[in-house]
Amino acid sequence: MATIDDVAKAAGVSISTVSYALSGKRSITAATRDKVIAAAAELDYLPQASARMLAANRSHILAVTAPLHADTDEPAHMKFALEVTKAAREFDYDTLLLVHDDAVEGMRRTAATALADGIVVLDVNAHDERADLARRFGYPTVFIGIPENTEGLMCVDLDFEAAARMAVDRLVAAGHRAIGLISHERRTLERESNFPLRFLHAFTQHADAVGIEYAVVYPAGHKAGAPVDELLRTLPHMTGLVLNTSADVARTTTRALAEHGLSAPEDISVIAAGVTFSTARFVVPYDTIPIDARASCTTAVGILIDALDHGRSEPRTVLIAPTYIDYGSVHNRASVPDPTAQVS
Amino acid sequence: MATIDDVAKAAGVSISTVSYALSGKRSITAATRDKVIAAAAELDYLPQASARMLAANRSHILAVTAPLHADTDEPAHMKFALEVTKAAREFDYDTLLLVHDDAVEGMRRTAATALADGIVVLDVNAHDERADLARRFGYPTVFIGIPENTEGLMCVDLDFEAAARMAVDRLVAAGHRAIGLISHERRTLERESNFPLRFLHAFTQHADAVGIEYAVVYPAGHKAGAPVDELLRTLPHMTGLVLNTSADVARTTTRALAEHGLSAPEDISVIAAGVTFSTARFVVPYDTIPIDARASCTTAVGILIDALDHGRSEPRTVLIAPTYIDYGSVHNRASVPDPTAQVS
DNA sequence: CTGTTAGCGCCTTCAT
DNA sequence: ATGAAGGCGCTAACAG
Repeated sequence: MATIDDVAKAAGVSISTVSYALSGKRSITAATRDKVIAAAAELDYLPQASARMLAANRSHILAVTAPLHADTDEPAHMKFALEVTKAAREFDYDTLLLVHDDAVEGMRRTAATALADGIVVLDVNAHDERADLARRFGYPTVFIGIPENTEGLMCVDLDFEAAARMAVDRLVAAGHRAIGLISHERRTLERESNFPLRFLHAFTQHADAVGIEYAVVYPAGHKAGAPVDELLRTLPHMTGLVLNTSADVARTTTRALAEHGLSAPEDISVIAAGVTFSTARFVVPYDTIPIDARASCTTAVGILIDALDHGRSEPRTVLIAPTYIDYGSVHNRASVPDPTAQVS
Repeated sequence: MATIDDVAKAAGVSISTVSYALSGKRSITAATRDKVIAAAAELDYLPQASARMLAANRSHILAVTAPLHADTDEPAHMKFALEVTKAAREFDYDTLLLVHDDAVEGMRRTAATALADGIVVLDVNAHDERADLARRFGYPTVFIGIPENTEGLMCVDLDFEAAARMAVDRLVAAGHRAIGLISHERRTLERESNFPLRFLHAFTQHADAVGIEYAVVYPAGHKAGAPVDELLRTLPHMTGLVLNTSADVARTTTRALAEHGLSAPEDISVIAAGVTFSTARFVVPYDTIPIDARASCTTAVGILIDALDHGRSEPRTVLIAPTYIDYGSVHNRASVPDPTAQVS
C-alpha cells in the first residue's frame, strides 16, 4: 500500500503538505492541493488507520454495546445497532459492535485501549453498571434509554411516560373506562430493563389519575392467549387494551380475543405503544405509538459527535415526543352507557 | 491511561519484557512474568489499540459488509452480523459493521486503511463486485454465500441445492406429485441475489428429474394471498408447497390456503426451506430446512481466522449440509389415488 | 503558504 | 532470559 511518503514524492511536496492538503486542516494553494489530490488518487492512497489513530489520538470509531440476554428481542436490538451505524457514517465514523454477554467488558476494553472514541449504550437498565462506568471513566458515552440516576450522563429516548399517557388518553377520549395492559415478561422487568418499567409506572399512575379501571398482565411466553385470558378474568368488562409487549404477543392478540368471542376493534379497542415493530401487516393493524429507532439513534449519535468533535459534552437527557399512527383500531363508544356505572 | 512504560517502571523491567510477558511470545521467568502481570493489573493497563496495530501491522478487527437494499430482510441480515460478531470474539477479534449502500466502498476503505485484518461478506450476488475486489486486492475475505465465479475465493453457505432437493424428495416420498414453490420477490432475483436463484434452479431441475408437476410464483409484497391464488390457478391439484420466501409471506400462507377452502397440512403439505426464520410459533408450524446462521458464521469466521493467524488461505467452498426439522406438516398420501392420473 | 521534525505507544530484531 | 533501540505511518507543533 502507498504511504504518505509516496504521495509526497509523487506530488513533489513534503509529507506535511500532503497531510494538510488531504485533511484540509490548513490552507493550501489550490494548485498544490490539486497536485496532492491527483497523486493520492493515482496511488489509491488512504491514510493508514492505525498510524492516524496513534498520531491524532482519535480512532474515528464508535462502539455500540448491545448486551444479549435470554429474553432479548434480537431484531429490535439489531435495528438500533443498524441505525447507529448508519448515523455514524454520516459523520465519517465507523461502528464497532459489542455483543458480549458481559456488558461492561467491552466498554472497559474499548475505552482502555482507545479503540473507540466514544460509545453508544443500548438496552439500558434502571441500575446499569455502564452508567457508573461512564461517570467514573469520563469516557464519551451516550445512552439510548434512561437509567434511574442520570447525573452526569447524556441520554436519549422516547418519552415513554408521555407515550403511556397518550395511549390512555386516547382510549379515555373514546369513552373507554376499563383498560388492560399487556406488558413484558416478568424477568424483563425483574432485571429492571428500563423502558418497560417506565411505561408501566406511567400507565398505572395516569390511569389512577384519570380515574379509570385497569389491569396489567405479564406474558410468560410468546403468545397472547394466557395474558388475554387473565386480563378478561380480572377485568371482565374491559373495552380498551394497550400493548407494550413483544411482536409475537401483539401479533397473536387478535386471535386470543377472538377465542373469547371478542373482535378488535369492534369490541375491544387496541393500541400498541412503545414498540419497535410495525402492526401494519397484522390481520388487524393496531394504532401504534412507535419507538422510532432511527430518530433515537440519529439524535444519540449527533450528541456523541458533538461531544467528540466540538467538546460539547454537558450532561443532558433528550426525550423524544411520541407520535400516534392511526389505523382505526380505537372505536368511539362515548355514546354507549358506561358499563362500570352502578345500576340503580 | 497507563502506558507500557509505566508498567515497565512499576515492575522494574524493560518495556520489551512487559510486551513479551503480556503477549507470551517468548519465554519469561515465572517470577518476572508475575511481577509484570501484577503491575499491569494494578495500573489497569491494556495496550493501546492504535499503537499495537501500527507496530504489529494487525488490527484484530474484522469487517462485515452487509449492504442494504430496498428489499433487504433486515432482521435476517442482522442475525448474520450478530453471529459473525459473536464468533469473532471467540478468537479475540472485534467486528466493524459496514452497512453503506455502496457495497464496495466500505470494503475498499477498510482494506486500504488496514482498519480491518479481514472481511466477511454477506448477501452475496451471483455477480458480486466484491468477489472481483477480493481477487484483485488479495485482501483476506470470506463470503457467506456463493457467487457464480468462486475462483480464488473462500466461501461458506448452506447447500441450497441439497436443501431444494431434500424438500422435493420429502414431498415426493409422501406421495405428492404436484408441488408449488413460493420464491422471493422478482426484484430480489433480478439483482441476482444468489441463494434464491440457486434454490430455484435446483428445485426446478430436481422436480423435472423426478418427473413431478410444479409451478413457481414470486410474491410482489408481504402477503401470501396473491401467490397462493396464482399457484392454485396454474396447478389446481397441487398438494405440496415449498416456501423459500420471506417470513411475512410464509406466515400468511395458512390463511391464504384457508381462503381456498384448503387446510394445511391436511390438504396441502408445506415445507419452509432455506429460510432464516422459525415457523415454530406459526399457527401451523411448517417443517423447516433452516439456514443455520450460527453454523455459517462460525465456519466463515473460523476460515478467516485460519487465513489470518495461520496463513492457511487456500481457496475453498464449504457447503453446509441441510437439516430437516419435522413439525408434521407433510402428510402422507401414498395410498390416495394420484389426481393427475388420467381417468379412463 | 510550505517544510522539518518530534513524538504517538508498541512490537520485534539484535545484542548481551 | 532480558534489555536497548529502531521503526511502523501519520499528525501537529514549530520554523521559516
